[in-house]
Amino acid sequence: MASKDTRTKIMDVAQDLIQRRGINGMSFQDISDAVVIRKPSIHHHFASKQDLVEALLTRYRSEFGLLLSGILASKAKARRKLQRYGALFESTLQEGNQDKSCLCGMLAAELHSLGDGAALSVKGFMQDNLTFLTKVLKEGRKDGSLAIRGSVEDVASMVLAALEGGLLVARADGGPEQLSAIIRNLVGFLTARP
Amino acid sequence: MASKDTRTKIMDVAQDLIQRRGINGMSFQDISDAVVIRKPSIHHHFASKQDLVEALLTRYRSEFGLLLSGILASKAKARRKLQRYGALFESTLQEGNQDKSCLCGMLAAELHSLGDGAALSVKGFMQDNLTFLTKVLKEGRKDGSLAIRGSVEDVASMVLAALEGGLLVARADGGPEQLSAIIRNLVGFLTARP
DNA sequence: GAAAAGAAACCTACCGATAGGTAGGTTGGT
DNA sequence: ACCAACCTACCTATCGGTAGGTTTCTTTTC
Repeated sequence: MASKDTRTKIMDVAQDLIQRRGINGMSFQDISDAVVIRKPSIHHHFASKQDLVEALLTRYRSEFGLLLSGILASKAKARRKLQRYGALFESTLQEGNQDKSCLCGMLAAELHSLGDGAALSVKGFMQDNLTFLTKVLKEGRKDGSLAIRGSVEDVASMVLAALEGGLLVARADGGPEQLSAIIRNLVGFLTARP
Repeated sequence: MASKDTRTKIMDVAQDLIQRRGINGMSFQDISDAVVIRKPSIHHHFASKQDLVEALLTRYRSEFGLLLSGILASKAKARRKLQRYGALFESTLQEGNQDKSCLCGMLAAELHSLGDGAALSVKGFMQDNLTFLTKVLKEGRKDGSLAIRGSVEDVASMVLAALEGGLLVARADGGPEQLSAIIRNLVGFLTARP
């Protein structure tokens, strides 16, 4: 129990650090300082850094998947679902010091430093999002709330890219407000005109 | 002369490494291996890693700025200019092993590991791009080749985000073809309908 | 025009700090 | 008695960076 708590604390701190600084900008020492535990004790919970990162990715994908399922299951129109999806990214950037990015966006940048398992998981996260977006866009075409031209899959890629990139750009330049503007515009362009 | 060559080699290798692995994934040892020079000799050309990164950013922004000016100066319609702009990002990903991202996109992710000068330069790069895009979008609204609703600045942010994010997503998932699809769609959505 | 002086470019040898990780012992609850 | 959780002590590799010497090419000076 206390063990599980510590394990969770380690994961929480590690995820926070990666979302801010990236994998190579986070060390076991940073974690141990924040959790108030000795550095080698981390190895009791995670054999290696790779293991920790993979555990992080598994949890992140699982939690994110639940959020996506929740949005999909709602009775709102597709356009509203798209907005709620965008709000997930907005809330990430609004946390704390407003310098957090998507865990998988961060790891996608540092893909080279990842083991095969973690790299596959990052790729899987992207595909999870594309699958979700494809469903929402198809829904929107059906319920008339969205106007999609061309391949639904390609538009899904564009939306995901704009959101992941939006986090990057907003973090470096215009802050949360810029990200909000990006999402507003994105939804605007996809909205069916009366 | 031989000195200038070495200095340029160091910069070329360092930029390549950062675009693939990020700042924290690149070391002076990596550079010295690739340039075939001893590690401390790098310090003869660049006093510190920060200095090297800042020199890289200055050169990158300058070169990129020339490309943008070239596109702006052309007589093509704005829609075509937008396509040529997108092609800049495509060509980055198509180089070598198809795992290179935008230098400033990479550094934006690792903003935490940057000194003040470098961080400002990354932010400046984003603003350079937004300024360019704003001009092109306004042109497009005038010459009738593009259809922009709402704030031109916000649409510019969206385009930049989609391209920077497109590099990230495509690198992790669908490769150069995915990035091309993203750009195709982006331009498509911004294209004025007859 | 040759010799001396200077500076740029690069070298070997090394530094302290930190990285991830290991070995093996102590503690405390079941 | 056991086992998970955590500790101290320590390991090797690598990080960015420094000190100081050697080579080589250019510039100055007689």
